[in-house]
Amino acid sequence: MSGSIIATRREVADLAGVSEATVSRVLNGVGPIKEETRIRVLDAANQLGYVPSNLARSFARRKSGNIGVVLPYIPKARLFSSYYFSEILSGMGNTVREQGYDLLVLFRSGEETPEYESFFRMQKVDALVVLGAKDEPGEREALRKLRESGHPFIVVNQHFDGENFPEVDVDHEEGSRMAVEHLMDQGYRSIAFLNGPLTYSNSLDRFKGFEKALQQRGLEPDDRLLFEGNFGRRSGYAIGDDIAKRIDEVDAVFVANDRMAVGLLQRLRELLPDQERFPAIVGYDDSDSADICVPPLSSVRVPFYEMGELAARLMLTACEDSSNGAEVFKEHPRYLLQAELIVRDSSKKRTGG
Amino acid sequence: MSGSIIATRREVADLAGVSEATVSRVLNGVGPIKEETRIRVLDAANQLGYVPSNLARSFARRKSGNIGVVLPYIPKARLFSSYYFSEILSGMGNTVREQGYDLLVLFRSGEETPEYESFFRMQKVDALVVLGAKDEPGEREALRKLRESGHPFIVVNQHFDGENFPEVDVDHEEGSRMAVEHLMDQGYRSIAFLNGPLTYSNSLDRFKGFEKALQQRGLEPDDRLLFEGNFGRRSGYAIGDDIAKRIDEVDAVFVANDRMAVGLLQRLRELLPDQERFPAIVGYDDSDSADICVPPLSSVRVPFYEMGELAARLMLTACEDSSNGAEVFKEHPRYLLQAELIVRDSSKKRTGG
DNA sequence: TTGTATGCGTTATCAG
DNA sequence: CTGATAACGCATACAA
Repeated sequence: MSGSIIATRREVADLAGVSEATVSRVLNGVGPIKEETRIRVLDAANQLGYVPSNLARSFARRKSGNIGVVLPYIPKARLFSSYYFSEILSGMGNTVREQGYDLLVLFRSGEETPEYESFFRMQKVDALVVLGAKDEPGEREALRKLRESGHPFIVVNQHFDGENFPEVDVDHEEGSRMAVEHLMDQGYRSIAFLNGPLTYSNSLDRFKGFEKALQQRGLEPDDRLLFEGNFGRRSGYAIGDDIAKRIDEVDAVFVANDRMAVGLLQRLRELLPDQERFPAIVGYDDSDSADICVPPLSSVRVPFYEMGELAARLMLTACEDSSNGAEVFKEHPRYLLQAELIVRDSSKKRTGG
Repeated sequence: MSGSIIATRREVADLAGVSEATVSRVLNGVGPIKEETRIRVLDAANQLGYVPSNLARSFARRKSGNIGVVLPYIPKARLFSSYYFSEILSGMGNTVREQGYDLLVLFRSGEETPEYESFFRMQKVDALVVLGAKDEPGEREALRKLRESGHPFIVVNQHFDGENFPEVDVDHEEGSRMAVEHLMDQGYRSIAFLNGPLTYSNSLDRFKGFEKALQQRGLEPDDRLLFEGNFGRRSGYAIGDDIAKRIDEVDAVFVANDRMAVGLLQRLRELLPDQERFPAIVGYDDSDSADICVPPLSSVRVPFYEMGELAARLMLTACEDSSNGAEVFKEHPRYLLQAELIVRDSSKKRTGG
């Protein structure tokens, strides 16, 4: 009945026989309130179907109540690893909702050089989570400015060396080391590495892990077995040609993400029907495709969902500290989560002599 | 230099030698303004690095500037078809950004019965896009209330029979019909159907298309060849057992989404190493996994990205019509996009005699 | 414990 | 074309 008519706070106050300020206090649970009036106000509000305007509240408090999420610009939407973002967004969404915050998603446009502070100036967000950033001059500069502005923000899954930005990252070096060590445990020695673009710190981390694993056994990376793709399946497919050429020197391949690994696998299967020569493969991300493909792909699982949770939680606490949000990060600017190796058939020891 | 200090509109006005009202006019491009003062104001604003508060503006205009996106509650994040949401979100995001709007993502909580109107009452959003809705009493009720409230909203990829909700949907009946017709063109006659839960209108549509294709050739669905999964890969895998049992009666299987198709494929490969018996398969969604799996999976491509674009565009125009936003939908409540069949090896005619 | 009064940063109305 | 000025709906310091 009364649900559809819009109720004002004035009406609630009148019906409850109190002032608007008291209504406000009750609804926000601040200040000491006599239980009786509290109930009276609540009743009135309920009866009138009163819903406070979040917008007005935000305005008065000068807090948007939003956590911003910056997503990278993706010309062809299909290109990006949707798994990655879905998981992180889910983690963030579930976390912020518990605290009454919302997620405002901000798609980068392709052209413009990144600029983050205005999201705060416009008061669209109280904190910012930056996803899919690359190590490029414009990005570093934008993030530096953002940090100087003192607003709470965090970079996810990307490390900017020497900047000390607040970051939630994964120990990709260790993840990679484990992967390669596993390959060596299986008896493989000539291990090729198909990496991603070096604008992602991930890629460098993975290389370090790769190198470390080799060195632990007294080996060194062989430049001729190092390849670089762009994380897309097609690039893995294309590099399959190169690897096939050197197949005599290659025991196994460690690939920086599953999508490239899948492409590589496809191409190698076309080129090397001879099972005996087929190299072992370990991918990265443990995405859905890992156990879809044939043979099932060993892969390094990355806790994307948990990264989202953590990033969100950090930003929330930064928002609560009404003081300087950035304070929180002064001590522990970098949070590191652990990856985990999932072993499947693609990297098992060859049975034949 | 001056970038970091927060500039107020007052200062801009002073520097430009005009009133605050004029600053506002210039920045909003409203009313007639002498070109000279316009430039003077713009200069001043630029020089001071003044950024108007979107929050205050929204408050004054009583428009949040946000398009809300309701996402379904997913207990285990990994379960949901991330491809689906990523594409739709990308489509929406790119569209709304062009108009200066933002996307506010609203994760459903598992418990609560859905309630949408309060997002408007709280003035968090100006329009709402509902994703992943199921045909359940609570959902219908919530959407009915929302419509009665007169706020602009749209349901994506789900049809509520008899309600006339504004919807952006795909012609899944035709998509399915094409898929099954294709199978028959290839010479298959005993076609099993692995469908999804019937709480999704999609599933019903697909069944209709399945039935229609058969009837065009004078056939009728065989109840014993109808199966239902939950869209997850595991359910496809499990139903592989059932289908293998009746493999003598099954030529081909039409599967309601790729993930189940992939699961089915895996299980059948385990159970039926005998290539001769292996049924043809057509999946649905044309997700990445379709051409990863072995054999590459024929599938019905669904224009998710375009659905997001369209839904967003509709909501934007509804928001612009400052009158009653819902007016827009009075005439064309349902928008239907077309699916497309992508043929790959999994459904090709058997070469053997 | 509660009421009063003021401010939040814009937009928009109404004179001039 | 431009300048005052009143909302906008709520939070909060200050009074009572």
